[in-house]
Amino acid sequence: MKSEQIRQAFLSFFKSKEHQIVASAPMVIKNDPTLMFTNAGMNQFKDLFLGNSVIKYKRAADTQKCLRVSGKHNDLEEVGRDTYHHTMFEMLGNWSFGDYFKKEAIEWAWELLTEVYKIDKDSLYVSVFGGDKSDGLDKDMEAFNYWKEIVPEDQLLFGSKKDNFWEMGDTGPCGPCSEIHVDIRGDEEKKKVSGKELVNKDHPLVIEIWNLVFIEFNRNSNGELLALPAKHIDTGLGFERLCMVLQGVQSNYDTDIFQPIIRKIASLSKLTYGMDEKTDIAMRVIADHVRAVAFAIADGQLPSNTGAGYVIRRILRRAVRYAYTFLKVDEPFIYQLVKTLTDQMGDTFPEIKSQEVLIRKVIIEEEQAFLKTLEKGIDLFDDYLLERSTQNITHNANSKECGKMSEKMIDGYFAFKLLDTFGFPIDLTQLLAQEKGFKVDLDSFYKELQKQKDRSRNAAQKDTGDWVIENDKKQESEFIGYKNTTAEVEVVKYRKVTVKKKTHFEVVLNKTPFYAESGGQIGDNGYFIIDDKKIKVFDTKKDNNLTLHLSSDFIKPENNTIIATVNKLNRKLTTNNHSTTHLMHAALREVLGSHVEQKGSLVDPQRLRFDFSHFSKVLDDELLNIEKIVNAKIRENIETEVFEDVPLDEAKKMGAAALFGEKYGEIVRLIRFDENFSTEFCGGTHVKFTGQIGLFKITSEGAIAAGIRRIEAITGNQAESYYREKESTLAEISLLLKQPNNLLKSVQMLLTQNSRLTKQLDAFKIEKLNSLKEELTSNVFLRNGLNVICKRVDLDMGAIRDLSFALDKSINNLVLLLASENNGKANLSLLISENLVQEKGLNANKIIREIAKEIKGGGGGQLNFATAGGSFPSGIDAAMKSFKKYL
RNA sequence: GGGGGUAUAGCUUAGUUGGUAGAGUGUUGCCUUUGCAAGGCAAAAGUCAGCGGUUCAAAUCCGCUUACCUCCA
Repeated sequence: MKSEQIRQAFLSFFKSKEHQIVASAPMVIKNDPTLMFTNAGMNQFKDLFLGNSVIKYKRAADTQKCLRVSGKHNDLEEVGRDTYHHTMFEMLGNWSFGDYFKKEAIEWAWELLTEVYKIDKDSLYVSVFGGDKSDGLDKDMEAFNYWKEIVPEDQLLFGSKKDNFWEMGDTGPCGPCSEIHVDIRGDEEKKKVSGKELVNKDHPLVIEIWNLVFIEFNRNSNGELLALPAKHIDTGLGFERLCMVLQGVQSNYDTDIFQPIIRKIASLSKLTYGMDEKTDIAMRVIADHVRAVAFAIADGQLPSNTGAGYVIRRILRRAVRYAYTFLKVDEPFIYQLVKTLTDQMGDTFPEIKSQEVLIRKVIIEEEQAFLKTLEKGIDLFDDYLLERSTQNITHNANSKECGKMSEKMIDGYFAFKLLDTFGFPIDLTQLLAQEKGFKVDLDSFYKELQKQKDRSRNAAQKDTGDWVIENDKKQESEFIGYKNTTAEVEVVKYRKVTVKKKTHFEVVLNKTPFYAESGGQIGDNGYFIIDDKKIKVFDTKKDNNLTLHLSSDFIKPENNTIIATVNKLNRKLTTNNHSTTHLMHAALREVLGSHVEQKGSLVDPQRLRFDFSHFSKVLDDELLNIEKIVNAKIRENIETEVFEDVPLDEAKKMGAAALFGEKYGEIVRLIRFDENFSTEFCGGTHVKFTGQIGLFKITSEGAIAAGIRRIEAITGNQAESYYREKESTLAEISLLLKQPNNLLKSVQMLLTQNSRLTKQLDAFKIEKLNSLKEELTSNVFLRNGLNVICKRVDLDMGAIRDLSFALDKSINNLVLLLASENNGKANLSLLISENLVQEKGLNANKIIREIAKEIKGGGGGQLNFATAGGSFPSGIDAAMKSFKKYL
């Protein structure tokens, strides 16, 4: 069975059991502060389990792209070493939201595996939750009894809380689960040891493939379990592992999902897969990682140096490092795998096909950058060893008992520094060390790493209180802000949150005029009126479909109703900028081409920022053109058409382009400005007529990553004042130049004149310095065989220094004291020819300190050249007089 | 969000306890060569990221800002 058929069979099976087939959500998560990436199939249904959203269908099934690289589930370091861990994988899942429960979930899972996929019943094992005393939970006999009906009892086993009780996080929905494991060892192996004994023992051929979770509890912040009003089913069937089983191979990487990529890697590196353990691991790592990175980029997450983008960068770098170390590839080549990937998966996941060029470009750029870092790190490492060896030589000279052990040990602190500062991974440091016969002191390395982790954790500490429920009827707050900016509303719940000793409240309302940050548009601010008290709302955010109003304070209202009012001016400016973003997006596609895709946007009251895919600088005349089009559309005063509740399919027919990396529900909202110009999916707020925007001006254009450009622009009043400022600057310049007829020509003349004068001035300066030099030379007087100059000059300290060293070259046996006055302060500078310092023991440093007393100051320097400064310029003559005493 | 690091000539970079900012490469000019490749000599090229402080004196020490790199969350 081919992988595509396997995927399809799963979806068809559950469709026949009346499940709604839904699309995979993006891997990169927005609107959930607790999670960066989709790490399980259930993520996109989280708000259904939490009760934050209304349930639209009771049964669903899907295949979900997942990424496990950070947080609680982190498989990154395991990838490649074995044959079944991945960063990115597909999770097939079926779901029940308060509908069927354990019985059906168990029976269908068994039916699919044994009758559709025809897996040998004898090689399957099932684990059931074995109870936990601390939570007061008994064995899951309900599940056990259902399983007993269809599976021989000696293939059933009870598991611990760790393996068989699933929790979403520290708090939230949870419940017991049953895992289905499969034993794909050969018959001989099976005879020796029963598969049952190898379940959950990290055996590569006795593996979990399907986890059936029976969600029936909610864990609160005290750690208590409360029964949920509705029970849910949440299952996850690992697609890659399933393919391995059904294709009769013993490694996920031997399935038709990975083989084409591995073959490509082998041909590019001129090595063969399966010949050597180390190169095999490297090829698996690269094959896995290129998938993860390509899909992340397609979902709109570019590699960067913070947050989710940083995780993506790290994955890619891990691949580069394995290629560099084990495949001996020292130039970019991973980008060449993208084509293989898109050829193979482009049909199921169109997003990677349509963004192929961008993905390649981003990857090659990252590869180049990291190869440079690697080179630098290796240099540093070599320097360190060099230093170590010279230190050891001197050490040994002093003490012959210097231990050999410590000689061959690399300081863990240095290894940490390499990682921390230059991104040099520890295993690579170890590898380099090994080559030179050294070992890395891992204990002290991990100690340093732990210190850093503690620091970060303390800084990120957030103390979230339990919700105070005021009104349990409704959780999902309706947004009424398209029409209203103020409303009387009911409080649903609120809680107190403390971050870094600062406290604020998060308030959920039954309906709200406040727009929560999403789609690039920032959250509204404003205020609440609670029992005649005004309380500031400083931001509005989304958290799993809940709208959180962040307020500086909160008091429980008498009758549970409050008045919520949005800051109208800010909202209006933001709205103008948001509508303009749509106009600009359309104009960009018109001017640059349809390859322009939105990669991010930020809309606030001050400006709009728009990132999009495009592969070269946007030329000045193109920018001008875009400005012209947008301004024309503004002046057309187009009436905005808003289509609420449009079914997704119909929306696409209407010509609206969906953004990859955004999750849309079945019903969407469309915003249209002129049906032949701009139609976009959008939940944001928009103007009624484009004329309201007034004026549009691009303020900057630049690159933010390979293949991604950013344009920033302003509108309305901001744009007006921009032009006004330019105008007044011009007027002032014109005034300064006495209102010439041709301003440009006057400035050009000024510039040529200026450069001519500067050249002349330079010449004069040199001349002056030369004549000063001559004058000083003629002022030399002989005293005790010394050529002495003692003179007051009108120069700054830098010039005096240059002059002194110039004279030093032309006059022998020179003792030169120069004095000057700058900004009311006295300065002295003394130069003595090097030979005099040697032969006569003269000391400029000593002398200058003495004579500086006359100008009420101090000084110092070297033996041959010293300077002094003081606050008493009138003492200069006295200083010069006192100087002569030292000769 | 919290650490660590880097910023010096067009490019790559050295710069010791604070004391005259240097090299390689590229550029320009001259020389050598029939010509090319190349070689020799010379010159130009620096707001030492920005701002502030300490000091007689700051590329160097301290503080802040910006940009980039990097680790942790």
